[in-house]
Amino acid sequence: MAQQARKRPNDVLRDSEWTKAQLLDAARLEFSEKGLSGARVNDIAARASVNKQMLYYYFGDKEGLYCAVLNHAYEGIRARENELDLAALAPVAAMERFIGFTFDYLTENRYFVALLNDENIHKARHILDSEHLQGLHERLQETIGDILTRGEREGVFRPNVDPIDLYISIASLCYFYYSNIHTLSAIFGRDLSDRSATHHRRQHVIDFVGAYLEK
Amino acid sequence: MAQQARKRPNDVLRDSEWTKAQLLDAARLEFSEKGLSGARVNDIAARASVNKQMLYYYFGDKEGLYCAVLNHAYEGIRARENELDLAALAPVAAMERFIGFTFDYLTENRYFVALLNDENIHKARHILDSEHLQGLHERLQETIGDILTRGEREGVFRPNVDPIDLYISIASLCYFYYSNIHTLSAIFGRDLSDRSATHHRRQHVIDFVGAYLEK
Amino acid sequence: MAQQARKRPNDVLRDSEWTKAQLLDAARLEFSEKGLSGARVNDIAARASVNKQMLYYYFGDKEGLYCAVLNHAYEGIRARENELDLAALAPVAAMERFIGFTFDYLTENRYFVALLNDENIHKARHILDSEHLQGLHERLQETIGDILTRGEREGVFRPNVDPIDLYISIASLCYFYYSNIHTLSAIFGRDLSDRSATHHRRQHVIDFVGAYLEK
Amino acid sequence: MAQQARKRPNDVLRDSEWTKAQLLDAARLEFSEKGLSGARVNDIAARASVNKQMLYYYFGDKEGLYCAVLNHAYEGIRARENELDLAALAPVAAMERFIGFTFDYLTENRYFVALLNDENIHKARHILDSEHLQGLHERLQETIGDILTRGEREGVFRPNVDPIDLYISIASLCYFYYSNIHTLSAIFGRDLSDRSATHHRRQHVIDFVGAYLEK
DNA sequence: AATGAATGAGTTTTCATTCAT
DNA sequence: TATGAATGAAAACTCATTCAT
Repeated sequence: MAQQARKRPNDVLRDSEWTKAQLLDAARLEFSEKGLSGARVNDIAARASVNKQMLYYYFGDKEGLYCAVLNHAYEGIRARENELDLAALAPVAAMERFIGFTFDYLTENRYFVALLNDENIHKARHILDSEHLQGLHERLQETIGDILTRGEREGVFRPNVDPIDLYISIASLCYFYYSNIHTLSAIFGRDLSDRSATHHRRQHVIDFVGAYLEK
Repeated sequence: MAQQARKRPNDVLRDSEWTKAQLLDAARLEFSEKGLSGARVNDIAARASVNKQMLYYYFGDKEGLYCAVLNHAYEGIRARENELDLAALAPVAAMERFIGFTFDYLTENRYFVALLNDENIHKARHILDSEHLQGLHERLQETIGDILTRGEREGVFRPNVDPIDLYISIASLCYFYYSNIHTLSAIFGRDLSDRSATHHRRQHVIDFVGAYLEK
Repeated sequence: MAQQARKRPNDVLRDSEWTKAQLLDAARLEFSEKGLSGARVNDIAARASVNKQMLYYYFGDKEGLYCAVLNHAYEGIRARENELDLAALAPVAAMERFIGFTFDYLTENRYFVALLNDENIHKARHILDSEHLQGLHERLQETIGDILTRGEREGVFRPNVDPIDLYISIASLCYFYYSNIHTLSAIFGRDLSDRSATHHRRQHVIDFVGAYLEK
Repeated sequence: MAQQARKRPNDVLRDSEWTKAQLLDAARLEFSEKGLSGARVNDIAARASVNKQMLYYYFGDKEGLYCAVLNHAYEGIRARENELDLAALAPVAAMERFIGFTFDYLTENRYFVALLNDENIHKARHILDSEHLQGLHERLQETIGDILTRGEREGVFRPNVDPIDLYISIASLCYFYYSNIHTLSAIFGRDLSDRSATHHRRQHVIDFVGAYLEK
């Protein structure tokens, strides 16, 4: 994720892999800062310390690179989610960990929010027909569904909660805060980015979802 | 909101107002579909059936037009909110009406979501320092604060809810659904745009917020 | 045909017409010298003393300009043909005038040969479906058919000559000499471009066709 | 001429010859389809199933390869001509065989026409100073001259026909049909490529030349 | 207040060629 | 002899903006 060393290593990665990784990394930043149409391939190549042509060689064109970045981003968050081992926790704890993770991931990976924002402007044109992505998210549904079922069985969660409804609500509460953080800060005249504000928000979201589930 | 009549009115004296309105209207669509950098001034002028130069005459440049569109959009939703007359309703009913309105407004004005999405990519650069907008939103805070206070006093709402926290949560639950509707539809393999899906979501949001407040 | 005056006149042509004419003229030269893929839009614009963007504004893209040039070229030769007034001449004289004109036109408009050469490399992709062009050539067929019919009736031409067969043969004998003049000059070690060589060729073609028709 | 076997032969020692042949073959196709400037070295290498760098190794650069292809092409047709053994035939039969061969060779080797077309756009720059080519064509002149002399002596051909004049006319009548087959088909609205059309043309050319010689 | 033509800097993309191994 | 990666110059095309009327 972090910017690699400037000079390519002669050992660890074969050069082409290094080049591709550099480009993906640079593109992720550029696209998240400026969106697809605002991004400049020149700038991506410069950020990646790579010849511009390599971008076309490996990714076809600007949009091809954009697609690759999006897929990579989704894989990143879902992979981290899968490491949470929620099945091993009691329902309430599992849910709290899931919500906390979701919030924290966005806190630390603000680019992800910006990327999805932009992709939605393009009506998700660049991830449509990605069976790969749908596969990733089936697993997500199962994970949440499993927590809900266990919670319901144990009497700690309300019954009949649809996992997708719930996921969208959790994502809403976490994601919107960051996706709209600049306009919200502007209209309310407060800086919502600082540590105390985000910490406050994190707790609010956990309480908010908890209230619904425990009802 | 709707596309204005194609031919300019006979009331010739108001030509300039007509031209400006045409441009704002066309720009709102164009910017919401393609974002600031994706939008084309040629296309805006064409959509407005107006000479391109008029855009520069009335709005200075592309970004000036973009600012005007944003302000216009915020004024639109806040003006409609102010017509709800929430102070006249009991707290629970007032809250439900507010949530319902928020959801419905976005359902009917999807462009607003796209516009804010894009403006957040630009870090709200175009609405910063707009005292006018901050003024609009102080009134919003008061409205919500008033409902909360009354609800708390009457024992139907939990105490000590911060109006801004709550507003952000309500907005999250309504807005995110639309802002991310395309990626959500893609990753879950369902069309979230159809009537039954949005209707279902609307109720879910009302329940979700209700559970928190009533707790 | 000839390069227009460098500065655009304020009177004769409206500016846009002047600009388009300049571009067509410059493009005709450039395309005939270098072919479609060898031509450079920069060079065309420079030759036309016109801003490069005008090319895109008026002709869409490089290929659009190429199509326009081709149509213009065909119109040019066919228009000149139609001025020959062949119907007023006796068959043998008419045929001689037609052959002489064809040869002379190519002598003076070598670009036309190069242009068609190149278009044939592209399998005539840029003039396909041009009903306009087919219309132009129906008239050509009629003109030749009329001469042949009259000649046959008067007993000076052999019977049953197909006008298209004959036209292709005449065109072959005139056109090939110019289309392949460089390779022919190279392999035979003679310069076929000089006046005496072309004059000699002109007579040869007239004799050649005459021998066939009179047979 | 025909596409070589896809896999290189086991006779490993001749790898370099195989590679060169593959490249020449692929280049011939590519250049005849797209011309020198339209051809892509990437595509040639891909068609040849050979590493792009080999092209530079064996032929210097794109133009070097183009020159090699042209020379190869001329050698091909002249070699086949020399196998005709025209000296053994009576003048009229020899001439018919020569014309028939010329037409048929182009029918079967359309690439040759396209190649010369393109080379003429470049003003034969790539075959100039090729003494080798001039040598090849001196023999051609002698062959035709010999047939004419014999025919004249036997009283079956008109006297004083210049072999180069005649050769150019024969080549014209055969070559132009193919070189311009696409534009001719387009402007006359007929497909001149089909078997019956080419067969008809072949006979027309033989008659046409015959009428001139026998006169 | 309005129009059509023009501009120039910038943007994506292409392509022949070379490098390093 | 052969390969995959890399390069840099140049190409087509775009676009916000301004000019002249």
